Amino acid sequence: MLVSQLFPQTSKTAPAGAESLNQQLLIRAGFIHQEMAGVYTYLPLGLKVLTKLSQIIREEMDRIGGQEVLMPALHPGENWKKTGRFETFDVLFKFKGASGADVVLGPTHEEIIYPLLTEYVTSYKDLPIALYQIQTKFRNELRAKAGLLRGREFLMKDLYSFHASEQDRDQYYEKVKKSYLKIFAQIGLPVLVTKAAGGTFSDLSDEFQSLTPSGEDTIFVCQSCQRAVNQEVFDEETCQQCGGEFKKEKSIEVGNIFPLKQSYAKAFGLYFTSEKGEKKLVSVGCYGLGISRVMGAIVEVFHDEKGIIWPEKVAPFQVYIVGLDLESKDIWDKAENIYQNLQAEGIEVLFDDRKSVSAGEKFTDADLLGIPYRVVISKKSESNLELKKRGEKTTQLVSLAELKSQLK
RNA sequence: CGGGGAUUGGCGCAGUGGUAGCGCGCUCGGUUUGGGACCGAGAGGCCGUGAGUUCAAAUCUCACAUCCCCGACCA
Repeated sequence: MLVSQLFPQTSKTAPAGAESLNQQLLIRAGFIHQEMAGVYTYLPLGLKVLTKLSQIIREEMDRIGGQEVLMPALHPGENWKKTGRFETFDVLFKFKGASGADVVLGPTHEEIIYPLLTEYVTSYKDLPIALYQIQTKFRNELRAKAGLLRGREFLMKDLYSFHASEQDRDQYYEKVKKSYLKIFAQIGLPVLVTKAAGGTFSDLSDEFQSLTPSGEDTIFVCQSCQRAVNQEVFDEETCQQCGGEFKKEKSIEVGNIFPLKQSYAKAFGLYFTSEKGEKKLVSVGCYGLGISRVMGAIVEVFHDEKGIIWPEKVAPFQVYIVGLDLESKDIWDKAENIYQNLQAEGIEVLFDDRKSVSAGEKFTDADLLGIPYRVVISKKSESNLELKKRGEKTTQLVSLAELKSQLK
């Protein structure tokens, strides 16, 4: 992609009111645009990040036997009345459909997936089943805030698993927990599995918390074994597991998994016939991961005073070519050639081909966008390339072949 | 939902009663090019919305809307 053609341009200033870091940097760098409180457009760079995050998650969900579906955002209010959450789920968007019936914008999908499963699950032979989706969720938060960290419309992966026994569900639950850790390791965002309350879903849950001062959750982290407990259920003098000391930390919840109560299965009549011919309730787990929130959390955790520092796996591009002295045909040809050459290798490259823009502005934009590798091509670099990693200070002179091997 | 703040060209801001200005960005011309260059010439605003006070309102009053912050709430 040529920077001269990339939509939109970067900005020196963030809009008034954009105070949180992820919001400021993502807006200034042109990843997102705010439409209203808690609602954003994802611009080309931002969508690339979301897509990469989604793909990492999708592959891992497939690996643990998840099958991808796409459920509706519009839900019959009727279903929400069956679970009682039409009244108790306080951030529910509700309105009337054309027939005058209550309609809900989905904040989560138990009310859709349970009735769906009742139509197909009748026998223990039909179980287990794991279905997931990557979809836009709606929650009418009383106070949307902190950029992508708490929105009213946001992208989320939700997985639901259905089992013939609680034991089977619990085994799968542990499997998902490990799978989540793999996902965050791939993304490059450190997280702590944290004991927490289950809200309207269950009695207990595990949260995946990423430590950052701008987080809105408070958790206690054991300083010797890293076991973490959310403040809402914290009740220990010293760590139950190792006796270590706890430290109070601020964090962002980027994922949350729940063994679901049986009340949902009862509400929708999700039964199956066991091997012994008994009618039994299906055991269910639900597993959420806030994709757009992860994007915000990454910016909160990985940035410096100049801009974002994307982990390589989720960066919108891998290489940012700063072309200087481009009015010289030799330099232009060289830069263009390297740009094409890297792209032919499947490497994602942003080429700053702007001729009327100063060197300083190109460096500043490169830092703001946070692309992992910056390559400078100019008269000064002669036959070599200047390579610098975002977030590091040292620059090295390399050949094209050396650059390629570093990128592999 | 309680409390506080904000709303003026695309963006950031100044402007306390006499019909609007600065910086950035943008356009044109020229000089520049290793950390957001410079000179010159331009374009661009029903001052959030509605009512009121006044000869006169961006400015004073009231209402509303929207955004942000703190708190409460929170899969």
